[in-house]
This record gives sequence, structure tokens and C-alpha cells, in this order.
Amino acid sequence: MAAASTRHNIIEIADDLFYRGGFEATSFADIAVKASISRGNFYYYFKTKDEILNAVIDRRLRRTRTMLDGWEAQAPKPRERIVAFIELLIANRAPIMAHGCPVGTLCAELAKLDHVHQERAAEIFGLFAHWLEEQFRALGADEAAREWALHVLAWSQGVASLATALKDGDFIRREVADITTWLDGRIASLSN
Amino acid sequence: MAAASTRHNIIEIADDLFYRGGFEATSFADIAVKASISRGNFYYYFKTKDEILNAVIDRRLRRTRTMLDGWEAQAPKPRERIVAFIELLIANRAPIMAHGCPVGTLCAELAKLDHVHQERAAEIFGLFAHWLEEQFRALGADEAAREWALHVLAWSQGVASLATALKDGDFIRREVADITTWLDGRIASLSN
DNA sequence: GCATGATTTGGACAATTGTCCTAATCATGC
DNA sequence: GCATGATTAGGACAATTGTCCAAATCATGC
Repeated sequence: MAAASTRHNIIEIADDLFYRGGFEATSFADIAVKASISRGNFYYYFKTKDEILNAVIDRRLRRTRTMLDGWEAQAPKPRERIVAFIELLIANRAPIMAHGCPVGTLCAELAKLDHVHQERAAEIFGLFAHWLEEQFRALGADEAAREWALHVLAWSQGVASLATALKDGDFIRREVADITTWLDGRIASLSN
Repeated sequence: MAAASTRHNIIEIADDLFYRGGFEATSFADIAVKASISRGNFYYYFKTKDEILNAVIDRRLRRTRTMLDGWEAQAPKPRERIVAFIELLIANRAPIMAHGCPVGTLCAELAKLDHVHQERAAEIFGLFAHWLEEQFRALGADEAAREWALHVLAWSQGVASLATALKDGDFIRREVADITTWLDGRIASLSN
């Protein structure tokens, strides 16, 4: 296999295992077995565990940007774009109930480990926050744009967190409906 | 030292280390060193790591009940009781920014580990949810009590989660103010 | 002050961890 | 078809993990 594709394959599998089992609990051996390569070959691509983590965070940053760009391309109205974000909770509710939000749980774990890459992981939140802020700004919310963006982000995180603990999928549906109602209320308040 | 107090001391230190560094990342050795006992003595009290985790969850459940009872004793009005819960976020904002919410992060980690005790840990959320529900019921919110209780809980979780990632203490203050405003809005809606 | 059980000690244990190395195998250009 | 560099394999390594044990020390009742 070409080097680039092997490398890509390792990152993809590490990404998935980090999400499902956590960063610390996932070993070199776990990734190597799942990627069907030897541990020695693994070392050829990544010298340390932090290097893989770094690559995984890079991948998530890239994929997040792609997803956000996709929503902008597909939905012309800012409201529909924000709704697309909120409904991620519904689309991913099975994995969320099993393993939580990929962003939130990684940030939480790295905070506990006091890991050097915790700020980089938090950048994924930064992407969402900035993008949501832009959407609210496009809706006409100038001063409140940042605040509302963080609010939507925090709300989603809370829903994911509680859904993981309580294993309640209906709760996600209800909260998503509430967030949407809140959003429309904000939008309505702008035209006054 | 008496056996009961040694045991209690171990649990107390394990509780703190689990919170600050996570369950998996905290080793028997870490706890033993911090508790100033030998690893052998540790084994005298707890045969497996799951046993300590179980004891720590028990302690957290007990302390949560005590805290909730305390709020009920100190504040006669349900609104003030709920506000006391919300303001936990402010009182504990330094540790929250460093290590997240003790309940949410433990539940998230145990979910990833697919740990047998994950339901027991989620019971701590259950205590808060049930207590908040009772307060809303006392305010006159019958049908909505459960929904509002879970909403407050999720909101708090989201604030903690984002504050940990962004290391933003002011964000906590703003969101706590928003939750309080929301609460008063709900209360006002009940008297109509 | 002796006997008994509770408590503590220090280390053994097999397994697993992240890291690192050497030798083999592969692909490619000439 | 040979030489060269990229890729892979397999295992060594010291450290750490959770678990477990036998022997020593302690406290207490008689």
C-alpha cells in the first residue's frame, strides 16, 4: 500500500477508536491490530502517541471545516444552516448516547490529562463557535451574535452529555425542538 | 489508624484523583502514595479498581443527597433552591474550567470504557434531576416539571463542558445569568 | 505478658504500556 | 536484474499496570 494511504488509514482508525474508547484507553496495539499493520510499521509513521493525537485533531478540524462549508453551500439561509448544526444531535444520536460528543469528550479528557494538545482540540469548538457567530451575524444579530453562538454550542453539549448518561434518545429530540424554538424566537426578536 | 478512617481516607483521595485526572489514568499507586499507605495495604481495603470506583460513586451519591437536603433546609422557596443549584457553576468555576463537571466527566468516561458502573454513576444525575423536578413541581409546574428539570441539568452540563474547553470564566457568569432569567420567565408563565 | 485477630508492609506476578531498533521485504529507476 | 530507498515485520526494552501473597507489626482482651 502507498505510504500516504497507510498513514491516512491509521489516522482514520485512531480517530474512530479515540472517539469510541477514549484517547488514553486506546493503545498503539489496538490501532495497529485494527489497521492490520505491525506495531513496528506503526512507529514508521508516528513516533509518539501525541503525534497520532495531533494528526487526529487535524483530521477532525479539516472535516469540521468541510462540513461547515457544506452546510453553507447547501443552505442559503442562515437559519437553515444553524438548524443543520442543531440536527446533528438527532442524526448522530445513537453514537452520542453510546460515546458522547466527539469534540466535548475529547476536550474533557485532554483537560483531565492536562495534555499539551488540549488547546488544539478546543479549536474544533472554536470553528463551530465562529461559524455559528457568522450565521447569527448574517441574520442581523451584531452584538449578540457571539453570545448566541456560544449558547447554541453549550446547549448542544449539554444535551449530548445528558443523553450519554441517561441513554435517552427522546430527550435529544425534545431538546432539539426547544433549541429550534429558541432560535426562531431570537430571529423574530431581530425584526422588531 | 482505625480501619474505618483509613478506608474513608482512601475513598476521599480516590474521589479527588478520579475527578482531577480521570478514573483510568489514576492508578492504585497514585492513590496509595497520596494516602501515604503501601500498595499492599490498599489491597486490604479494595480488591479491585472497580471496588474503589464503586465506593467513590457511593460517596458522591451520599454527598449529593446531603447537598440537596442542605439547600432544602436553607432555602424555603423552590426558586432560591434552583438558583442555588445553578450557582454551583459559579462557586466551582475554577475546578470546572480545569477538570469539568465531576458528574458529567465521570459518566462520559465510564460510557467510553463501557464500564459496568456507568448506570450507577448516572444515578447522580438522577438525584439532581429528581430533586429539580420536585422543586419545579412545588412551583406549580406539573406536566413541565420533569422537562424543565432536565433542561436546567443539560444547560448546566453544556456550560461546564464549554467552559472547560474554552477556559472562559466570564462565559460561565453570563450563562448562569441567562439560566436564572429563563427560570424567572418560566415561573412568571405559571401564574398566568 | 501472652494470644488472637486486625492492620500494614514490601515485594512478586504476568500482562500491557509507549518507545525504539534491526533486519527483512518491497517498489522503482536505471 | 541490480542498486537504492521506502516500507514492513517482529521483537527488545524498561516502566507501569492491576492483582495477589506471605510475613511482619500492631492493638486489644484476658
